This record gives sequence, structure tokens and C-alpha cells, in this order.
Amino acid sequence: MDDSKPEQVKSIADLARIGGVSVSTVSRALTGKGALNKDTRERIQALADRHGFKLNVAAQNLRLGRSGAIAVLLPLGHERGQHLSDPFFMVMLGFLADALADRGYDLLLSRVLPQGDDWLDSFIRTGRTDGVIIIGQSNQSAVLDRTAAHYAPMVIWGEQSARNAHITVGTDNQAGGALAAQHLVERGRRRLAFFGNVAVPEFAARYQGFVAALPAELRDTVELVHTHITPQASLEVAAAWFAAGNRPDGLFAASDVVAMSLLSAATDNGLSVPGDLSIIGFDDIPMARLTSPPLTTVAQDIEGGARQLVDLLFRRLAGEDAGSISIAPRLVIRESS
Amino acid sequence: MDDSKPEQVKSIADLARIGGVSVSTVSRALTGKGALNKDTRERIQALADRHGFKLNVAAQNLRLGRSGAIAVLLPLGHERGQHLSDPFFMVMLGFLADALADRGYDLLLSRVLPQGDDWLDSFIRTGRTDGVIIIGQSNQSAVLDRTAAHYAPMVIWGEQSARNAHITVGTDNQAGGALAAQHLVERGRRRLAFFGNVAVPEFAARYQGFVAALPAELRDTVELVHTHITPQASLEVAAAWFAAGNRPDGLFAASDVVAMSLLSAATDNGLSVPGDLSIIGFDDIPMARLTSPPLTTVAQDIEGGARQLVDLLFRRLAGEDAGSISIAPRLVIRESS
DNA sequence: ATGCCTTAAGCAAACGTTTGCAAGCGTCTC
DNA sequence: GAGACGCTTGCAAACGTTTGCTTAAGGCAT
Repeated sequence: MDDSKPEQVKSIADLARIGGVSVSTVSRALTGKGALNKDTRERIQALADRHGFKLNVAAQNLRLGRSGAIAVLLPLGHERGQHLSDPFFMVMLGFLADALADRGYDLLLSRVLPQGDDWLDSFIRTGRTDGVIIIGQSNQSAVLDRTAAHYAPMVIWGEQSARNAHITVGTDNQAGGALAAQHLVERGRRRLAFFGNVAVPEFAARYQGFVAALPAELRDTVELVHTHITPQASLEVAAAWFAAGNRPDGLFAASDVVAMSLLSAATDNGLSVPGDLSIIGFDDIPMARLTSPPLTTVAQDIEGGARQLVDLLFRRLAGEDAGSISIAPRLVIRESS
Repeated sequence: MDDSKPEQVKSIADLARIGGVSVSTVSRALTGKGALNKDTRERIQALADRHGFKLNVAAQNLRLGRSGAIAVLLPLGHERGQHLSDPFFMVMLGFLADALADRGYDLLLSRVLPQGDDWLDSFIRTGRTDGVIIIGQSNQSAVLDRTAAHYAPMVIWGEQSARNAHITVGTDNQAGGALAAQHLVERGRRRLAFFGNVAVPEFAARYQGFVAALPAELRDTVELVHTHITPQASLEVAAAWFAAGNRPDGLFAASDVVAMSLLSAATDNGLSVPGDLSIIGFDDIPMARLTSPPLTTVAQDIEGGARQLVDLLFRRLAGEDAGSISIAPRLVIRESS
């Protein structure tokens, strides 16, 4: 009845012909949906295996009116022209990939250089994706809000704010900043500075939480040093800042990578950490323990965050009106403070 | 003629009805393919813009018999259960995303835990993707070879070998190992060790090139220390190794992350770098210059590699029988050696 | 033998595009 | 004035699935 030569089976129709059944039967056998005789189902499945046939996902999705993919977008609105290699992203991406794979969805990765204010809507309207996860608001909060108003399946990793209409999952950055402040104060540090780009909402909140948690007399003296968070940029800024004669005793960095730059620049200038000054990072990337001395840092639960992002997205896809989620940060004290 | 209420336009057919033309005309107007009166084309395009209509990419791809996506797979055959956060991957992924976007293709990201020997063929047969880029052979060379025999649009970032049937783009790892060896020898180092996992082809080649380039009398004394390349694993191995009393004067690491672990462990043991020993990494990730002292390393041209991977893939997609590409490494001397 | 119920499997439309073919129509040439 | 030609547009089939509806077949009670 069915030949054993490995003839090319390109579609359900080919398999139906070979198996002597109709296409609907093959479809029901392979998807497991709908009523079908157990023997027939097994026979067709075996036949499909023998010919190495798999359903064409594209056609399947078209028919089902979905795309089977979730887009993960990295907007590079700030950091223009700078390549993001921060391990934070890789860790996040890894966990997202796993969480989406668990649900049978593909991960569509895209770095976007926001142009105008239509990039997000345009992307969504192509129907390439069933939902969107955005890593970081960058400087695109307005665009995100506009889209959120009519498009439900979108969640953003970033800073939560009452002013935002879009749904977020993210670390409580203010609380994180406060943890850093308290720790430095406990260590008796008084000449403080924050390194980061406060045009980015997450970093602004870290800075704000940091300042707010300081005793009143220190609040006005804390310096805000602007830097992008790439290794190159932050190292240059840090080197120039120390070269200018600045001699702080407590530094809080917007990210671990920036903290590593600070550590490097401080050491280059003959300062000892934590002898002369304390340095605190943010993220707790896996490499944070590899510096000398190992980095004290405010840890973000990236794995939990990724899981929450995906959970929330799928709840919203299902029509539920689920809201933003805030995750508590945790201070990890190592030897740089 | 055409109303201005923002009525929901879900398909080319809706737009055709509103515009008073046929679906084929709309299709030709929006894709720019086929002959069409300039006025009509512009009128339809304006109409589409006004209604915020975009062609459905899924349907388009189905009709065109393609998927419009390229899969990037990270096989985790070795490093099981370990999460890869290495900046190398993020940098590579970023460049790949850009190169694919330039060609109008989506990037489908997938981490795979190889199960059995059918994971790759199964994935490909779903028709989810038009081509595959695999980052690292991991321990799956046999699977890759089997697939390469009947599936052309697949390129692998990794180690090139005459034994492999699959097409690769990658750094000449042996040459890279040789660069490290020559450099250490020039520095007068004699008690040498390599840290890495030689079950991974790239690392094996680095080790082999390293040993082969040493003067005969050193070749037998160089120690091979097995370690996974995650920060956690390599730091543990390095700490234990130093704790066991090993006192080398030249270390070559399979990656910069491993080198950072070595640096950290050496410092913890009161050894000075480069005073007591030299350390050389591999990759030249952006963070390599942030360590104290900054890391000497064998640089891989990741951007060039990504571009070559994509070029090669599209040449093969076009039917050309293009072959493997080897990229020369470059020694970057900083202060850890 | 008839009718009814259950189970199994087929038919055909639909998802939203693209494109070969053909038709309509105006213009040009001789 | 007739045929040829070029340009523009429409018709309908096709891409590979899923699924509501229908039919066929068999079993069982009457």
C-alpha cells in the first residue's frame, strides 16, 4: 500500500495521496485535534515519520490567524551607534528564549533604531508577531504609550511609572538606588557620585532613589556624571573624571559594566578599592564576581523577570487585563565596598 | 470616493474594495512589483498609509514559498544546564541581527539542548526558516554533517576542519593559539597551562595551536586544565587549581571570561599579573579592557565574522556552492602579559 | 427489514497574499 | 480604416494548512 522509497513529501496532500486518505484526515492525525480512529491516526503518524514530514508552520499559522512568534525588541534610542554587548541582555534573552520555547513560540529578535514615531506600530501591523516584549523604554516612552493604547499584547522590561500607559515588568529601581545609598552611608562614605545616563528611565530612577535615601546633608553634594553604559564610553568618562582630580569615596554605577569601568579607572589612578573608595554596581551580571575586588552590586532577578514578562504577555494575549509587576532588588555585598 | 473614517482595513481585499480596484492592483501597488500606472500606484499607497495598512508578511511569505526568517541556533550540547551569558554571543547576535535586517530578513533565535540526532532536521523541516546559522559546533559535529549533506542554506560559526562536511566561518583558532604561545615565549614564560574544554572543537584547536607553536622542550610540560567557560565554573576551577599550589608563569584561556576568572583567582592568591605570571584571553570582548590589569587577548573579528556568515548564507541560498571562510586572529597586547 | 445513533472520514471553503494570463482600450502605422 | 502594439487592470488559481458540515458505514433496537 505505502511504498518505502523515500519519495519527497512536501505537503499534507502528498502524504494523503500516499496514505490513501484525505488531507483532512492527515491534518487531524498530525495535530491530534478532532475525532479520528486510533489506528488511522497511528498509521498516518508513522507514515509521516517514515517520510520525515513535518507540518508547515507558516501555513498552519496563517490558517490559524496567528504568527507563532513573539518579538523581542531592543530599542537603541539612546546609545545610538553604540553596540550593546552588556551581558545583562544576553542573560535576559536566554531566559526569554527558554520561556517562549516552553510555550511553543518562536522568538523574533530585532534591534531597532527608532525612526520617527511609527516604527513600533508599523512593525506590529505587518502581523509578523503575536506579541511584543521590549527590553528597556530607552527614550521611547511616548511611542510605547501610544501603541499600548490600542495594542494589548505588549509588555516592557523597564521602569514603572504612573505616567506610563504601557505595562511593565521591572526591578524597583528607586528601591535599588536606596539600597546602594544606605550601604555607602553605613560604610561612612560621604563624597558620592552616580555614573549613568538619566535620560534612560531606569537609570533616572536609580539615581533618584539613591539621592532620596541619603541623609539630607549629603543630598546636595552628590555628583551626577553622565555616561553611556558601554565599556568604551564609560571607561573614557571615568578616566577623564579621575584625571580631572576628582577624589570621591563612594561611587554608584548605573550598571555593573559601568562599575567595572570605574574600578579600572580608579585602580589606574592609584586608588585602592575598597580602601580609598567604595564602588557599587547594578544588575549582578555573572561576571560581577570576577573583578578584583569582586563587585558589590544591586542584583536584579533577571530570570524571574523574564518569566514574569512572558507570563504577563500570555495573560494579556488571552484577553486578561493584567497589570505591571515590580520586582524587589537585593543588595549583594562583595568586596568593592 | 474614499471615506476618511478610520475603518478597520485587515487585508488587501478590504483596501481594494475601498479603493475601487482589484486585489491584484493593490498588491502591485504595495509591493512595487509588476507594471502599474504611476497615479494608481500612488493613490493606493496613500490610501494604505491613511488606513495604516501593512501587507501581512506571513501570507506573503506563504505565497512566495519562503519564511522570511533566518534561524540563529545556539546549541548547548556542552555546558548543559549552564546559562551562557558570554558577551561574545551578544556581540555576535547584535551584528547578525543587523546584517539580516539589512536584507529584510527576521532573526529567529533559539537555544537548543540537542536531544537525539534529529533536532536539527526536525527544526528545518517545519519550514519555519529559510536558512540556519549555528553559533558553535558544540559537540554536534556529526549532526551538522548529516544535515549539511542534504540542506544547503546552513552555515556554522566555529572551527573549520577537513573532517567536517558542513560549511563554516570562523577564526583560525590554531593560528590564534600560536599567537598566544609565541607571545608567552617572548615574555620568557615557561610554566604554562591552558584552561578550557577541549571537547569543544574551537577550544581544542586553540589548545593544539598553542602547544604546537611552543619550543619542543616546553611542549610536554604544558598543563591542560578542563573547565567550562561560564564565569561560575571557571572561577571555581581556577581557585581550586591555585589553591592546590600550582604556580604557573603563563596562562592561556579559552575565552576572555575564563581569563578574567584566572586573573581574579591569581590575585586572590597573592600573585601579581603580569609580575608573577602572564594571562592571555581569547575573543577581545568589549570588557577585556576593563580588568585590572587590562587583558591581553587574541582578538576575533566578530563583526566581520557575522557579516561573512550572512553573506555566505545568502550566497548558498541563491544556489551558489560557496565554501568555508577562515578569519585571521590578531593579538592584542594589553597589560596582563 | 427499517430507522436511529455513533463513529469515521471526506469535501470544500477559508486564511491573505502573488502572479500568469487575458481582456479592455487607446494610439500608432501604413 | 484596420490591424498591431503597449499599457493598465482584473480574474482566478495557487501557496499548505484547518475545520464546519456532510456523507458513509456499521451496530443495535424495534
